[in-house]
Amino acid sequence: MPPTASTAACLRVALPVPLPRLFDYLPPSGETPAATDVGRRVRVPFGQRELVGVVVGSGPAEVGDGLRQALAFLDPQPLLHGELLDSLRWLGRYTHAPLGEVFATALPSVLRAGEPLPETHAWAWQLTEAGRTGLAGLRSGTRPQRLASLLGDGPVDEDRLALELDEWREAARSLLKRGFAERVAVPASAVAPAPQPGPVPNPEQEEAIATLRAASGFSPVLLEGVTGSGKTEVYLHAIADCLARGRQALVLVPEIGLTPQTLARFRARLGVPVHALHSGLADGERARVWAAAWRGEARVIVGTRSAVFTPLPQAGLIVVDEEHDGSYKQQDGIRYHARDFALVRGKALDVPVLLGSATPSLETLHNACAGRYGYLRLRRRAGDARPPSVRILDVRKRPLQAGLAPETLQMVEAALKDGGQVLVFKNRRGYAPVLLCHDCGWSAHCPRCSTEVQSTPLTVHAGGGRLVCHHCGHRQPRPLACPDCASLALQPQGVGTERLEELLAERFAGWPVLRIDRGTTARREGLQKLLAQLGDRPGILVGTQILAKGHDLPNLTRVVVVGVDEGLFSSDFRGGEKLAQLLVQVAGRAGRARKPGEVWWQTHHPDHPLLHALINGGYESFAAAELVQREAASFPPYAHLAMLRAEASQVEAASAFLRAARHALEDAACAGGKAPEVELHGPITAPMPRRAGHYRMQLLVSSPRRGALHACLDAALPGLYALPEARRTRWSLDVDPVDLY
DNA sequence: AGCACGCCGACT
DNA sequence: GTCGGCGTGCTC
Repeated sequence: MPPTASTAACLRVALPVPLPRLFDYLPPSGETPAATDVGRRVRVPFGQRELVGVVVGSGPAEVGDGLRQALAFLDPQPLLHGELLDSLRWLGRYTHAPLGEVFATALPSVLRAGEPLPETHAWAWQLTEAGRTGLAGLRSGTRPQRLASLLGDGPVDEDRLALELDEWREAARSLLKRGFAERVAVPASAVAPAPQPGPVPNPEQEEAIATLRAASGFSPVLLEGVTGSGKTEVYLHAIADCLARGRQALVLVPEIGLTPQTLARFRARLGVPVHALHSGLADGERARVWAAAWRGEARVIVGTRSAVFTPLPQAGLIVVDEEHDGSYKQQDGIRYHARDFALVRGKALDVPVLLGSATPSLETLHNACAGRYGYLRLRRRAGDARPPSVRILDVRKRPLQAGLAPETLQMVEAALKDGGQVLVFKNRRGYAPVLLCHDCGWSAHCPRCSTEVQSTPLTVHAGGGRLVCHHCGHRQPRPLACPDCASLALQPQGVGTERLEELLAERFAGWPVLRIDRGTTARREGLQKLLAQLGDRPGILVGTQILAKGHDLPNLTRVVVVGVDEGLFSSDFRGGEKLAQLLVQVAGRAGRARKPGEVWWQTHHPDHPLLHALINGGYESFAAAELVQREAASFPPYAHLAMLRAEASQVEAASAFLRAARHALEDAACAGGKAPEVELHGPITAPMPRRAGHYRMQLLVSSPRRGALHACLDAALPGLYALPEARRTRWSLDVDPVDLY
């Protein structure tokens, strides 16, 4: 039956607003709603402003009178369709987030703002007529001449030029100025560097490659391989196979794993352009890569967390490198987990998903052991590299200098004299984590993150001259005298990377000491440059997390972990897992070449079971023990969690909201008269009760059955938006929280 | 989230 | 006398 005036057909639109519903609009003038509109962006009036939304359906209007008209379609055909649209709908249901916000998170900002899907072409250089004739006149051996001869056989794209010739841009500019060469647009897919052969895979790698080659359709596979065992080689073969079948490959890497070296290696080996997607990219560039993937032109996309939203019309493979890495979980807005969403997409796309790690998350390990995932292992290090030996150094009763035992300092000295490099690892930035008054006990705390009951200390920075809060960024000059008793006996307590650097630089004056943390290397390239400067010369690296992975340091022979104890007694249920992963990853830095590596863990708890499990049985043995504990305590992967958080300038506002939420969730859990399968813990004050001036509370929802948890959330959540208490608090739901903070 | 409307304090 | 504080309400 054709639509009549009384039941005017309208567009159902998802808008980027935190409201749990869709909005109906009359179609733009001259348009009739059709099923084929689903996935097209529309510009619509919304209150006093205009928004860009995505059509998710059409039908008779549910709102009687106040229906407004959409202004215009922004896409000639659906931008979101097929598998990606289905998967994003799933993500909306799973995270219990408004669909419009999910779309806004998935789309590059340029597209979110309503710009048309950008043109996608690569740039190439070619000789002009003048260049062809003038070629002979160029002085041979110079860069412009070498570039000109490269271009002799026709246009060459910029990716390939970067591989073939250092400083090619300068040479190109010089040719351009003389009118010898010009820059031309070519289709991205036309660009094809010649693939280079890699090393011959060892038998373990060969077996993994063969297994993946045999996989068809959706098959999740855990590739567990110690550092240096050549996981990347396996990825490269799997991607090459995928390309040979004419399919696209998506590779996810952690934030700090996407180095120019990684990209260069992929580019050199695969023989197709490799598109990078990361936070350092300009908005326009990000949108272009997205568009190239959307059109099927981009064949290999390597990117960080948000690259999981790349459209893959001809998908063949998804790789998640370092799948255990915490940076895959988005911690604000739509709190998705890129690894988990990659699995959902892999299933919908019916392609293999390869999860790689030296230290798999317990969730993934659990799934692999239960037979739900394929399980491939690489136990041997490439070449003749030996695994590092690990030693526990009991520092009880030892005189410590900047947290370092005398034995440690001797070891550092010996390693340096032996021509090796040493990594001193401490997961604490700054000079000292606390500034204490020795006379009255006062200590500096953050005015915006402390309460009467709980104080958050300020970290001493800049050689001891400044105080910084690591939670909210608050900074102030270090006081000269104690504000409470006016004493001048203010002492930095504890050890951070700056203090370690100070001590080591003084003690080992003849050797370079490089501090590497978020303070010294703001930019991605900064780290590369620093490490390049050091080269293979003997020296000391002092650093945090950043140094735990990536970056081959062939001459690194010794690793000292200074702050083991801080991780041993974490209140978070994932604390042990994170520490074990960190210790194994950091140890992996040592001894990657011929020289054997040695790792020292300084601790006051030399008998701690976690350390012994790691030393005696490796990560595998630790994981087995930890899984037993998780099961006993009903924590993931044996239970499913959702965390409801509330933040407000008044404690009472946050607490009132969560009490009301608890009632709503209790009602939802008991609906149907069955025994509730959902447990509620809280509301309680968050482990960090105040942050940046806001009081924080939380309510944990858990269930042994995922279905029961989601049914309860589904039933209760719409009501939470409507709660009067919701107005005076900022609240959020985090399904599968990675930590309970 | 934004944006408007609405009712109470220190300022050109 | 106004500018502006943020409480409350609404967005097809």
